[in-house]
Amino acid sequence: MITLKEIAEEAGVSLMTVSNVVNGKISKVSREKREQIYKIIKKYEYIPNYSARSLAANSSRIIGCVLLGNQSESNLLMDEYNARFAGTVMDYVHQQGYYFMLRSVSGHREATEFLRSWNVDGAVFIGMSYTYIKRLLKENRIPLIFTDSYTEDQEIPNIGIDDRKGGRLAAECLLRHGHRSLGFICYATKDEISLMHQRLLGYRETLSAAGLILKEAHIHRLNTDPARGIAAIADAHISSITRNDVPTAYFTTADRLAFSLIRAFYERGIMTPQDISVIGFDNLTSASCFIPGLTTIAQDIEQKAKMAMDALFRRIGDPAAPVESAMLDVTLVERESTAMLVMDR
Amino acid sequence: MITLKEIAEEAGVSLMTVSNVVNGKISKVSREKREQIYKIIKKYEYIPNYSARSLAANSSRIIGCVLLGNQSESNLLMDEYNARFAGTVMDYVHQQGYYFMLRSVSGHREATEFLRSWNVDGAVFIGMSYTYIKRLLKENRIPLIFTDSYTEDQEIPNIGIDDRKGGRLAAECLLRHGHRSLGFICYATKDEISLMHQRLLGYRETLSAAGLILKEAHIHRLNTDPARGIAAIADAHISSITRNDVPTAYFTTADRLAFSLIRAFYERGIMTPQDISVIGFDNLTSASCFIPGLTTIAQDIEQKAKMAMDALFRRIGDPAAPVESAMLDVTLVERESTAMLVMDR
DNA sequence: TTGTAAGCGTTATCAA
DNA sequence: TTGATAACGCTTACAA
Repeated sequence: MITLKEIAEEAGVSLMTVSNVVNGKISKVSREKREQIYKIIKKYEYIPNYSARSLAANSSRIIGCVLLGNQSESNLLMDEYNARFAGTVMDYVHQQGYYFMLRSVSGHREATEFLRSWNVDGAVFIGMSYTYIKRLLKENRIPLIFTDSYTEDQEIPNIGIDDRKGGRLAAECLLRHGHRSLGFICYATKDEISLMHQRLLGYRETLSAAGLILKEAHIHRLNTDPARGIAAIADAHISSITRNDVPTAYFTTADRLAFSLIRAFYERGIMTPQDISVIGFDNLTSASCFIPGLTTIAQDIEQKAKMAMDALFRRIGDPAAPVESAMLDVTLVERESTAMLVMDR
Repeated sequence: MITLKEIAEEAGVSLMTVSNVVNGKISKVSREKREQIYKIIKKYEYIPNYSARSLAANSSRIIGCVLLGNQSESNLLMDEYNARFAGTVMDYVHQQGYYFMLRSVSGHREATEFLRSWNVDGAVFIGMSYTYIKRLLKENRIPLIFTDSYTEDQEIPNIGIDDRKGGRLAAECLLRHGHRSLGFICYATKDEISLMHQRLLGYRETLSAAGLILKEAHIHRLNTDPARGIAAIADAHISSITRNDVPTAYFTTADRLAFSLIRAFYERGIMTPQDISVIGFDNLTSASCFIPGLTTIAQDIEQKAKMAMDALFRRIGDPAAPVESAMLDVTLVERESTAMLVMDR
């Protein structure tokens, strides 16, 4: 493990000359010394010590990617959304010559501790709540960027999507297909203002505008075990079917919920889309190969990650750069899981 | 950003006393000084600088997770296998009080550079080829653990699964269902010895034992664009159907290929399992909610990751510990995508 | 263009 | 039990 000092000795130059060569500051070194040093570097396969650099330069070239985990949940990367987002960030970071640390935390203290102990140069967050964000911004003086967070505060750098429009598009699609009794399924969240609420808001307001109301009994918030929750919904659906007070279509705020729901119905003899229509959210890779193809609200996860990183690196490059936020569009992708309502009961 | 030195000054003790308190070496510090120092640490929310520690102690507490990427491919975490493996490793590492760096590389040089520049304490690799592994072990003196690598060399620490048995189980299942003309679909690999070959080997030898041969024309190795490759296979299948020389069942070495294949057949009017049987590999989360439920060779990704980390940390804890390898079992999970062959043509 | 010196925040070592 | 001192490998700032 050769060091700058040793290279300097072998080359008969000062350590700084070598340092400049290593860091590509060629304007500061004469051609001949440069070439000579290159040779020695090559010969010994010199690799810089980044801890030392981080310490001396007060910049680590590490980008942190922080996921908020509800402790109970294990393996946040099991979620395709998180995995694709993190994977895109990793590639981006790496391409910029930075390093990528991934971390799941259960709160803002843990996140701050992580960022500070490694002297991280910037960080991107997935799914932080407003209170955490405020604290994180107060506790850290480095560029931070948040995603999918809802706040009233304009000063918070956030890259999100138009969740409300997503809810609207879903409702419009179902209304267009003649459905009048609709259901809504989402993961439970603790936050008052969250993307789930926005989606619900858009969904509900579109129904209202059509003179329909979304019944409280048709709104399901899934807690600990989504699979069990979905099964319960399907069971309840069946047992209510005779009462004629049952949705003919469901909007779920995640494709995975939609897959489970369609499957649960299938196992109970209810076919999608003949008997029930289902819309998902995200447009995951499997949405198109699922049978039936899943109608869903599509968002561009990779683009979101890239935009977040663009904004982050702009601020890393220029700390005086303004705080940036963006709201990306969502679109309806109609496949086969939604169909015209047939009145045959 | 308070430092040990500043805390020492405020407490009127030496820097080393504070350091010992921070590192829990309480046997070296008197109770009263300890308590006093704790207070100051709390008051200023002291957070250790890990770059400095890494430099001084020559141990970074970083664990690297290295993915081999075929440069062209982007976002390796899109693959559920990689994501789940990496996610499990992340949780494990974190639980041990270590930090997690994730990195995709295109070769051993890049990997070594990464490991050395951060002075990584240990690393786990996904999908390295034999030649890379040999070089990595030569170039790095830290504990490394490989997964799913095939080598003749016993000295290589590898955690894998019984891929050959996987192939055998798939073949047996299809034979049991009366199929006599079988197909095989996998991703192309450059390596001579790889898990794909093992699966093919187990598959083929089981057919041979039953007096059947796996025709070369029925073996498909997918290159750049799997989706397109799958479509081509389905098209070819259809156009060969009249010649009566077409598989009645396919074994694909990845669930995602199986999903695509089933979908491609579906779009062409060929139904699974009525017209064709399909077996996948991995037992991804969506295998059970797909319609039809996917018959597949199941492996325990999380367990594999945990075993790899157990072995890694044993060697980090004791560098003299022996090199460990393991081969985990696989099982057949029969769902709905395989059925008895019906002779109606 | 090159070199010198100080310092980044920590740990290891040894002496008190 | 405590403390002084020398590293660790590098960058910044400045002098030559």
